[in-house]
Amino acid sequence: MTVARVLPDVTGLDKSFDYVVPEEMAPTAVLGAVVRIELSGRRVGGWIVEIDPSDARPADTLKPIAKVTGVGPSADLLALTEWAAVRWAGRRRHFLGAASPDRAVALVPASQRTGRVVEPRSPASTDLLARGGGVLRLPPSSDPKPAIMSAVALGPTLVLVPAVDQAMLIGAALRRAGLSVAVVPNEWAAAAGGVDVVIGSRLGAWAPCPGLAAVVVIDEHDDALQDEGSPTWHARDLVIERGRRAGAPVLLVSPCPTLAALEFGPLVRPPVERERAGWPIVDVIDRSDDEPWKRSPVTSKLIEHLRDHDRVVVCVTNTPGRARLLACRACRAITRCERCDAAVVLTDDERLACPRCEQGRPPVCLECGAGRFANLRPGVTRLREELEAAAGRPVVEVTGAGPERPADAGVYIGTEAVLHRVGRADTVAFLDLDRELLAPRYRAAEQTLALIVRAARLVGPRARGGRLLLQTFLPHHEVVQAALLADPGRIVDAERDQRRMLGLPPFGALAEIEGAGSDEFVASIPAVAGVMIVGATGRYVARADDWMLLGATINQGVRPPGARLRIAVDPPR
DNA sequence: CGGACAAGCTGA
DNA sequence: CAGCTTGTCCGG
Repeated sequence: MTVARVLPDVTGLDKSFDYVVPEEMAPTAVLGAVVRIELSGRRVGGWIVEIDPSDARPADTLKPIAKVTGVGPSADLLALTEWAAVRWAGRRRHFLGAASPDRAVALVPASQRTGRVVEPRSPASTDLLARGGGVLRLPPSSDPKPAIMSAVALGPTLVLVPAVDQAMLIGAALRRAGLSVAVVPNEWAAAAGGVDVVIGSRLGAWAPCPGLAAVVVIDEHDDALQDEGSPTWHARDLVIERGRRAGAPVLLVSPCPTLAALEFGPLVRPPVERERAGWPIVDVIDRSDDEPWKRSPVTSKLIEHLRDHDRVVVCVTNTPGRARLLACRACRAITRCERCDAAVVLTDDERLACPRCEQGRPPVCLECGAGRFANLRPGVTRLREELEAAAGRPVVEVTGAGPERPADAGVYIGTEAVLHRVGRADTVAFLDLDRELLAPRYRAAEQTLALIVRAARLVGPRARGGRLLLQTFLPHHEVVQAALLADPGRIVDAERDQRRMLGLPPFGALAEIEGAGSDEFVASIPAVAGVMIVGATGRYVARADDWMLLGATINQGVRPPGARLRIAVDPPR
């Protein structure tokens, strides 16, 4: 009699149970299989996480597995969920869900692998992959496909991109080149059967890829690769571990590689002139200059662009502290006061405050626990009118809550969401870059450069005549210089020294613990050498030298009943 | 998590 | 002491 240890898919129950495998289910009730079981009188889903465990109860005291629903994570991914649950101080169940198909897959189809080697490949990528992986720096306007094709020459390749539509686009192109491709999560089953390329967004890091020979992460710097909900796992860091375990080289591609990437492996970048050609022309507008418009972000240089009615101009502004109405980025719920239900505002120190009853709390969504918010009524309304007067043409306001495709216009203004919603531009102006540069987050420099890269893609390479206007009081800031000189490496040295000195990632491990119940939770974490937890009521920061020690320690905490904890390992903001 | 059951509170 | 609420434990 085979015994299967099953982890139920039930929140708040982090415990596994043993069941016998009925004879007829033996072929399908394998490691990782998605099953249904009877648990205290009700049918629940779960995963087989162990077969014939050595400490199993006697088979005659066990209930049988009720049903095998379908295929789940392979044995290697099953092991990886265990690692991830420590790395990001999360529940294993969360990752098992991520590594499972969203609809039941009863049967894995036959392999479609072609083993083809297609061109054009990138010699730099081929070289990096042969050296066991590393970082490839490509300017904002460049095609990532040759890097992928270099990887495919090694065998089945997993490709991650920040957004699903990008995955579909690149997937289609690779298919036209003659490769078999599975775009996940839609084509999970095909991926499990075996293809040349499995491609997807963040969740694709958990996709099946039998015979995994290489991993390519496109736009490694993009925050979309990290889950904003809890656990805050990062696809880049996950595939680095996955690749290491599989002996598959990992190639991280980005116009502005993060320090985390640069710590992972060697960097290869194109010759200076090639990289330069892939960046737009950057104008730095030094607002500390003495000009009559000094107090207004609508500078004379910007007005020149606004008045040129042949140019599509996108204005980016960020007004934290003046947000009137916020919605959760993850679940779209309007943020309200937990006491009096009034809409709460984001204060300058990144907390939520209720203007009615003065109640304050950490920036955590009460509905889903995510920590990022869309600005529904930023302070841009007045600015929009000012721009319209200066431009002499209509200006459209774009916010995170507005339509996916804003109305056609010649001038747009909005928070960083505007860079996601507008497809093309001739000028992108950052009205107040300093708000980004000086944001109280340890990754502010990297994140600002990432924002500039996104803008660079909207306007295209310098040969197309696209312009970026960076309005700043800090024209000598490394980020501004990096963009101006098309040399993202400029931010690295200073950043590395500072982070090393302060023990910040990737040179130290950092986690935030906040939300209702965090006081009790933190108190329940045993003292462990090398782990430090500091903070005050409702908001704590835990630090350690390495992630696994930090995660393992946090996971020893006991969640009090009714807690709404947010544990953010390597918090993105 | 959700059900079972035990212990505590209330009212006549 | 029935009838209800709240708390704690446990599931294979």
